[in-house]
Parts: sequence; structure tokens; C-alpha cells
Amino acid sequence: MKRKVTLKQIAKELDVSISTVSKALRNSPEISEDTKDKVQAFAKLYNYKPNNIALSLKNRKTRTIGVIIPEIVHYFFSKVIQGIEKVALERGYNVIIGLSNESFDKEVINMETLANGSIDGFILSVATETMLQKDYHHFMETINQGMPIVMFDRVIEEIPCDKVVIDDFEGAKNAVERLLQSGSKKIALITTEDYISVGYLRTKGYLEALANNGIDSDPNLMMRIDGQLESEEELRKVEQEIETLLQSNNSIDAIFTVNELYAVLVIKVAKKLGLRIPEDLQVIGFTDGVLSRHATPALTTVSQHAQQMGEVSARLLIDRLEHKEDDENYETVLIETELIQRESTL
Amino acid sequence: MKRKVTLKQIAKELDVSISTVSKALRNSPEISEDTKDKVQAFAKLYNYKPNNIALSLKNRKTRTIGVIIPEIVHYFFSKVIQGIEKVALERGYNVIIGLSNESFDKEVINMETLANGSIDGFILSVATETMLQKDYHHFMETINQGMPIVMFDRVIEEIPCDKVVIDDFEGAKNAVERLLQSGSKKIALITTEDYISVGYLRTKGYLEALANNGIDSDPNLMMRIDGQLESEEELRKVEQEIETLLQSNNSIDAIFTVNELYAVLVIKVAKKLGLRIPEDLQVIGFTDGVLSRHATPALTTVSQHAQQMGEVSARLLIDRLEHKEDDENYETVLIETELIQRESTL
DNA sequence: ATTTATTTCGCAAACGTTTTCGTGTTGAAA
DNA sequence: TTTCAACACGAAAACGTTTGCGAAATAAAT
Repeated sequence: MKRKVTLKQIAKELDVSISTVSKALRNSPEISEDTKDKVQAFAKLYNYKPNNIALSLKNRKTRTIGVIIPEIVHYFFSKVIQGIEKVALERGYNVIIGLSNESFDKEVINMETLANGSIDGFILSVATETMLQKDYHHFMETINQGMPIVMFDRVIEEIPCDKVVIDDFEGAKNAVERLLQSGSKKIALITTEDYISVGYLRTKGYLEALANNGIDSDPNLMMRIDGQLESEEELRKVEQEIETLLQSNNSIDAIFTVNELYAVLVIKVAKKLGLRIPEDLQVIGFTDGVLSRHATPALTTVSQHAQQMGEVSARLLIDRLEHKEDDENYETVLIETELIQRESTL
Repeated sequence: MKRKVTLKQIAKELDVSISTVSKALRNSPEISEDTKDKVQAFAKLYNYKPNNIALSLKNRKTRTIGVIIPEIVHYFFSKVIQGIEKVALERGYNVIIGLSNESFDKEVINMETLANGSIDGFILSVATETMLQKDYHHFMETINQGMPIVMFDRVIEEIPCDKVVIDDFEGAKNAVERLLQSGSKKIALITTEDYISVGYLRTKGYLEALANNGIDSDPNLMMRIDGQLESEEELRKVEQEIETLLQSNNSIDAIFTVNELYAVLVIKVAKKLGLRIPEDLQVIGFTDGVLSRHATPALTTVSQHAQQMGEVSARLLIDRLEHKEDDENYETVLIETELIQRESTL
């Protein structure tokens, strides 16, 4: 087992100084061709690679970006990471991941451990609990220490940092307008508790579309769901509620849903009730994930371009790290949504 | 913008030496209570946290583990990562992720950049391309450098490292036997090209179950699919093939599938053909992901306990890092599968 | 032969820690 | 007063790099 070879070892072996070895490897004109050749050959033979940690310490740069997301077993977030990782690789950065599991404490701890030298900057999506508590001191502290943050999707307005958000409002509005154009008159909404910005904005888009078309919104058609829907019981309960919704308002002819899981649940209940999709009931969801793509009928859905979101976030962060370390002008990039037309709409 | 405070700065400010500050913070008995108090108060005030990079350099340990997976937008792998991250957090380690995208070159590059000081050890699942080329020099090199590897799911027998595998063979065998017990006579198989170990083992389990029950395997009932099934065309093509399979062998009364996507495709085609599930056709898939859970009918499937797999892998690696650095006895942990009974079987 | 320029290399500092060892100061024992 | 232990602290090395600057050696110019 041969340990990794260092400059010092090469120097000793070749009977030159460490600096000479370093310079020779970096092709410095200070060093003669002879010794350069000798050193480079030796280094190649022993597969010398500079130690990243030492470089990080010296340069005060790690070329690593920290990503903190609420959960990873989730189409949207993993797709974002894929985007981040892509441009990180292109530009010579590593990605290190922390999961907050929607918990404020975990978010804080993760950020604190990563901030102490391990990374150059953060890309993150805020945990639910943090949004509830409205305690943002950890964000402010890392920013004040000169470590830039890029927030995506779940962002906080008042934090001074670059942000990448989806046009949830427009996306929802377009979706509902599409439903109206194709003849639906009575459109229900299934949304989350609205403390999370995205659920709130999508709901607003729904309302706006109705208003624009002279339709009064009906609280009876707006259903709110909370919880992670992890267990079977939770799922059954929600399905039951959807069933009640559809039965007590049997003129509902379309449903807009704030994520894709709710939409497949709607489909399931509708089938059970003997409703034909899309003839009797149109359905549009949010997030173009595996569920939407492989449901039967395949779901018409609002795609968020998650991968693009990750790519843009990474570019924003790396640009800031490399060019404008002290620029206080923060950007907010809006990612357009796209309505993916499939089988659940006319 | 106050940069992070260092020992040196504290020392200067308090007019003591760096060593005194360090010792005071670590509560060394060498230092008087007076100065300890003074230093600790100051450190707390300025929120001093030791620099991880400096510690890593000094200790030749980074307390971070590198994970290399073929893709992240994938229920199984993201679930494994969740498990890894969980025990890593518990034991004070960070997780840094690299994606190989099933490419040999990317796998090599990712490993090389991470191996140069950034991490203490690897947890990885081998890329398809690597398994095809059978070029394992990068694994051997990192192991020879004294950096331990834990392979999970897609492992390579001849590499000397700890391994965590699923009992694919047993899982498949049990699933098929369940189908037989519930009365199915003619069971088809949909599998991948068999260079990937898991597809191969699951196929073997299928064959074994048939043999054990005195049934000859029929090549016409065994369908092989390759490709990632990312595009719509690919999907349609596969659906078409499944349709042909079902129509040209209309006495098929059950299908066992090597992953969950194939199973939902089967369900889709079966519905189209007017087959009732599970009465006319039973279906069992592999991987207990979102697709299985939310398909209609919900899929009976073989759960791999992906999260547990991640947890075990992480524990194996960390144990080796902390206790038995030079132990050459490598372990292979077998994770039992579990048949999750849902609506697609009798 | 002396000065000057050029080439080639090594020294040392720096990044932020931890830790071993040495040293100066104090107080008590002899 | 001398001797010694206990105490409190600092100097320095080490981890592996990079780099500015000084210096030795050689070559060229006077």
C-alpha cells in the first residue's frame, strides 16, 4: 500500500528542493528544461496529484459548493442537483450535499459545519420549518462572513442573495386558463397549507385566472392538504377527502393541483367514481416528474425545468465566487414554466 | 463583512500566543482559569469555529465520505443517499456526492478529484459502462492508496472491499413463487440486458423459481429491454413490444419485472388490452418507489430497503475508517428483500 | 580580470490548526 | 539563601502547497 506521494517526497528522492519540484510541475520558466523533465517524469511515474486540502488552505478556496435541500427522495430536488452537478463539473467544482429534512435545526447545523472552510458558497432551498419560524439568522451570518448564498425555489425575499425562482404564479395561471379555454366551467383547486411560498403563489395564479375570466372563486372548491403523505393512512384520508369534494360538487369538471402527487390521487379517485378523464374531468398537476409521465392517463402538468434551475443556480454562484466577490447587486432569475400537454386534458 | 475569526486574531487581540488560545479553547489544564475564561468568552463573542480545512490538513482526515452513484434522479439511489446521510450526520461526517451518469470516464474523473485529499473513503455503485468494460484499475488504485471503498448494489466481486448487496436472487425467486402459489401457470419475465449484475440475478431467481416448480422456462416469455427509457419514443417502442408479448402469448397470466418502470408499463398495456389486474394478469415489480406506490392498481413489488442499504454502507465505511484501517478482512452484507403485497396480485 | 547579466535554484513565509517541549516565574520546602 | 516542584505560557514543528526574493553559478560584456 503506497500512500499518496507528496512534493516533499519527490524532492527528497530527486535531491532538489520542494520549491523546485513545485515550480517544475507548474512549468515555471525559472526551472531548467533538464530538471523539469526529470521531475515531471518522476511525478508521472508515481502518479502525483496535488493535495486538495493543502491547496484549499493555501488559496482560501475549496472549489466546492455546498447544497442544502429539504429532501433528496424527491423528483424536483434531485433533478435540481443533477443540474448543479453538471455545471459544477464543467467549471471544476465539487458538490457537497446536506439534507435539512425540512427541519430548522438540521438546516442550521448543516450550514454551520459546512461553512467552516469546507465550501466556498451555498445553494439552498429553505426548509419548511424555517419558513414557519421566520428565523433567518443563519443565512445572514454566513452572508456576513462573506460566503455567498444562492436560494432556489423556496426563497426568502429579504435575504440579500441571488435567487432563482419559478414563475409559479404564471404557471398556475396558464394552466387554469388552459382548462377554461377547453371548456371547463367549474375548476377545483387542491393546494397545500399556504405558508410555503410556492403553494401560495400557485394558489394565487389559480385565483387570478378565474378572476380574469369573470369567475368568482368558491371556497368549497378549494381544498387544502397538509402533511407529507408518507403513510398509507394519510393517503387514504386524503383520497377520502377528494372523493367527498368530487361528490358534493358533482359539476366539477376540472381540477388544478399544486403538485403531481395530488393529481395522481385525483385520477385514482375519479376512476373509482367512474369519471372519465379528461372527458368528464380534466386534471392538471405541477412538477413534471415520473408520476406525471407514467400515470394513466398521463398527466398534463406544469414543468418547472428543475434541471435548468440547478444549472442557473450553480452558474450564478460560481460567477459570484470568481468575479464579483463584493458586488452587492443581487439577481433574481425567473425560470419560465412550461405546460406539458398529455392525456389528462382535452 | 467580518471574515471568520482565527486563532491568530484572537491571540493578537488578547495579547497571548496562538498555542495558549488553542489550549484554552480545548480546556487544557496547562492554562489558568483566568485566561481560559477570557479566551473562551472572546471566542464565543466572535463566534469562533475551527477551520475544517486546517484540521483536515493537520489530521490527515477530512471526516467526509465520497459517494459516487450512476444517477441521482432515481428513487433507489436517492433513498440510499438518504440512508448514508443519516448515519454520516450521526457520526459527524459529511457527504460529498459525485455522479457518474453511468459513464466510465466520469466515474474515473470523479474518483480522482475526490481522492486527492477531499475525502476519507468512498461509497459507490458501479457505472454500467464500467461493468461493460471491466476496467477496474481506478478502484484498485484508490484502494492501494489506502483509501477504503464500500460498494453497494452494483458491486464487483474481485475488488477487495466491503460490499452491501441485495439478495436479488432470493427476492426474485420469492416473488415468482408467490405468483405460482396464487395460481399463475404462465409467468413472463421482463428484464434488462444482463450485463448488470442485478438484472442477471433477478433473472436467475425467476428461472430458479420455475425450475423448483417443475416448469420449463420459455424463451418466448422472457423479454429483454435495453436503454434508459428517457424519451417518449423509447417508451412507446417498449410498450409496443410488451403488447406484442401479451398478444402472441395470450395465456400469460402473470408477469415479473426487474424494476418498477417496466411493471407500470405492463399495467398500462394490459389495461389497454382490456385485461383485468390481477384477475387476468398478476404483476410484480422490483423497487418499492413512488411509481409502485401510486400506480393504479398499486403495484405489488419487491422492496430493496434502499435506505437501510445506505445506512449499512455508511456504517461499514466509517467503522473501517475509525477502527480497522488495515484490516484486510472484507465483509459482504446481504440485505434481505421484502415482498410488498398490494393490488396487482391476488 | 572585473563587472554585469542571466540562468537556475533554494529559503522562508503563509494558509489555520494541534501538540510537544522548553522556559520563565512563583511559592514552598530544605 | 538555595533547590525544586508546580504552574502558566510560548516557540516551533508539522500537515502539503505556492511564490516572492535572495543567492549561487554560469555566461557575457567591458
